[in-house]
Amino acid sequence: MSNSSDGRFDEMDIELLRCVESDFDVSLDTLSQQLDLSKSAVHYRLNKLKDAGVIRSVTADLDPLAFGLDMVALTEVSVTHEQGYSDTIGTDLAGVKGVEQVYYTMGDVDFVVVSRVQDRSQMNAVIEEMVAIDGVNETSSRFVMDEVTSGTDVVDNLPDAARSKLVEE
Amino acid sequence: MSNSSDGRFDEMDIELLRCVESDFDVSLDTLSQQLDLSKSAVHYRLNKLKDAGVIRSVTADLDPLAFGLDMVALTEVSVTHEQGYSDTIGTDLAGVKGVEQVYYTMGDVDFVVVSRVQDRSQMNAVIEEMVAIDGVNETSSRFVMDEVTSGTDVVDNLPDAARSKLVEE
DNA sequence: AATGAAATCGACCAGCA
DNA sequence: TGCTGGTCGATTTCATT
Repeated sequence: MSNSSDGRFDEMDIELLRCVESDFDVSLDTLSQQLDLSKSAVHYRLNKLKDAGVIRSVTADLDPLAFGLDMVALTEVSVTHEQGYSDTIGTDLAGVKGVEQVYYTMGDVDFVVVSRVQDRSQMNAVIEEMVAIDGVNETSSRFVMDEVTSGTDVVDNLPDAARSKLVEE
Repeated sequence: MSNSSDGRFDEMDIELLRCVESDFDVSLDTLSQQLDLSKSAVHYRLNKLKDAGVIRSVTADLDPLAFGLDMVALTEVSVTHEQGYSDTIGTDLAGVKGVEQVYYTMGDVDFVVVSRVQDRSQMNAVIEEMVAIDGVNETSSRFVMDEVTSGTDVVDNLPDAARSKLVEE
């Protein structure tokens, strides 16, 4: 319904998206100056990109450290291989408070879970809750010493080959 | 300078943050109605939270699928254990276009890298670029079949214990 | 820390290339 | 379809409590 890998953009769209992806708190004036486009045109394009689902939402980026969430762990979760379970286990894992992201992978280990909490006791609680999920077999966790979040910014992070595939010539 | 794990919030702050974290595209009217607070007060609190660095930025959430970025991989990277290198290797890995996130962990494997691209050839390019980084020893990649992003939303995702530590009684 | 009034900015409409 | 210009309503700012 919203998927569109073949949705084409022009250079202006890409530039606009790059701007608002890193900071939506700029005024239309600023954008129209940077892009050499009228305010109305910028507004028009933004609305189109929202309607198309390219811009999913506008959100406040909160600093986890401001909440004391400075402990991150990666947990590898293997499950008992009974068909159909995997789908629900994934959402169950994601439903655990403190779990940030769940990757379902091919390989020996079935899930990789990223969780972020304040201290060890909370981390223990998270892991215990994961183990308690029906179908979860074994878990193995590693603490994250440091993380480099290069890019939640999709546009800035596009490989060159990807970028050229998107812009109409 | 901006870190503050002991910065305290009240219930109103938490509620406000929960709202704007999931959607900043709401009007002040809506917020002030939901929170039973005057528009100006909402605005005042938002500014305070921005200045305090709790709200790091306001950004447009783009859908990677709209750019054809539907291939995700987790790559475990082990490095030659020479002191000091690790820091720069992390940022080098994060600098590779297509790499979304880098976790530096304790354990046999030193880094876990999340990358997102359009197709296999781009994935190959990403991995080759990682291998070429000075100090990188070995890599092992797994494709992600599915991902459940439960919470980039920090507030919604707080463990109960974490929440009670933040709100002043 | 919260309020209300004044200046500023963004959203929408009708028309045009 | 993509853009322009102008109007109205909303938001930001500031002086005041």
